[in-house]
Amino acid sequence: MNLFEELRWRGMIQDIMPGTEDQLNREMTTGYVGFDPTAESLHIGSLVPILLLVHLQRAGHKPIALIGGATGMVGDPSGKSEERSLLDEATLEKNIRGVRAQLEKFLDFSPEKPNAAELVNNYDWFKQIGFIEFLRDTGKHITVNYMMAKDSVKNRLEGETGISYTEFAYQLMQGYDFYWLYTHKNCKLQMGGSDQWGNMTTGTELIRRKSGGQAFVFTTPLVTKADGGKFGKTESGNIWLSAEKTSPYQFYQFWLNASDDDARRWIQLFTFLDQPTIQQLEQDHVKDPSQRIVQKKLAGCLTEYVHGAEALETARLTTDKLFAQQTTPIETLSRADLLAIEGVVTCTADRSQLEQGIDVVSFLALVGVLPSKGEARKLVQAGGISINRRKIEEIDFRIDASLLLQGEFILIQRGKKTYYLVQAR
RNA sequence: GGGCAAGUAGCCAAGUGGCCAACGGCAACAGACUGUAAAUCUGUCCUCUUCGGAGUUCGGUGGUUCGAAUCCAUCCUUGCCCA
Repeated sequence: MNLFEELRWRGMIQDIMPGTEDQLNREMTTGYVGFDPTAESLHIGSLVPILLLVHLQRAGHKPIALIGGATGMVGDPSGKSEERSLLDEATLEKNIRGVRAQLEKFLDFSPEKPNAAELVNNYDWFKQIGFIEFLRDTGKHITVNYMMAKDSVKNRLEGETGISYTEFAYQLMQGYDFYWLYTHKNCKLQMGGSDQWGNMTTGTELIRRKSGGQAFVFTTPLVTKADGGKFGKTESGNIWLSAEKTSPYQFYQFWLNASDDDARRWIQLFTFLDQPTIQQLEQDHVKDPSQRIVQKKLAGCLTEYVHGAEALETARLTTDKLFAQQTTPIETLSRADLLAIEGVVTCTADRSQLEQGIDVVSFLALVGVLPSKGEARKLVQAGGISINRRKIEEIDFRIDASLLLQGEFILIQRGKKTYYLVQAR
């Protein structure tokens, strides 16, 4: 199976410029994907572009990951209904370092390989270009008419927020990136999410007009959820690739919680499992859906890929403790077990207060599980709070020292999946 | 600089003197049902609350009025048109 057949069945191709496949079949081709340093970590939305580079490299081509140090200072209007706020330089600097470190984990940079990956920062070439120079050498080649026809621009022109000149010019910068990589690195391919199509074709246009060369692009569909919700978001926010921002346990849980429909599509998209293996998994899944075989495989593969085998092991153990053994008495968990539970918010409570006893509502607010007594009361009334795995039914339930596990902890559940471990001090 | 239009809760969006903490939708949170799914149904959804209420909101400020998201003045922001 060649690269495109592979990407096609995985559902990674949305639009493709004619001739792209021929180019990749003809010779070792250098291709790039751009990453915006909008945060100090990438989140799982960037996983697909990363995987594109990995697939490219596996197929023997040369991947370049571009960090938008310069473009990040301007802001891409694509998919945004409002003007973006600009990042200050210190933040940007920090973000670039974080993103760089993450990308290095996924690609093979070994210099002895002919198709070793490369990492570039577009600030390195933009910093020496003056405004006048840019207008004369680049702006001259692209008409405003052409730029305005792009959906990202058109939507904003027709909308009521308008678009600043800065964001309007963004596509020229991205186009110039491609041109620069084309001339300096012989890079003939750009990949990205489907929202980038307009920006990407500005690049091929610029290459054609400025140097008469031909370059290619293709895009991947945006990752969606079957229920129409945003991909990669949970109640606690984005799912990040960095273990500091999203613990491996939470990361594992995110994939494990995928709906059947999503899991099926995502396992093709995000793992390297081959077609027969995935078909087999799906068949097994249908036999006994409650085992959630596809979800487990998906979560397992990805957690291992992103965080490593050890972190996966821990995440699985935690999952077992919190979910699989729901029926085993909480008292059997050891002190070490409780402390090892990962992805659980820990907080402390005053021991003397516990010895006196306190009502649940005040306790929840005091300890910080909920921001106020009013909210605590509402949730308890709605049946959303369990303590030591026992659902609290009475609003005036009293918390005292007798509830302490191992003499020092109380395990609180908010809803089904959010855990808090309160330690008495 | 001139003319016109708009600014309401996380988002979209109704409301044009009291019945307004403000219709409705989306998102979100919790419950039931389940498989830690999906779909469906129910509750919550400005803040605090001893659940009786209390307090602060409708771009900002000042005013009219017993009473304003609603009327007036002024300023700010945005869009469109003209110069």
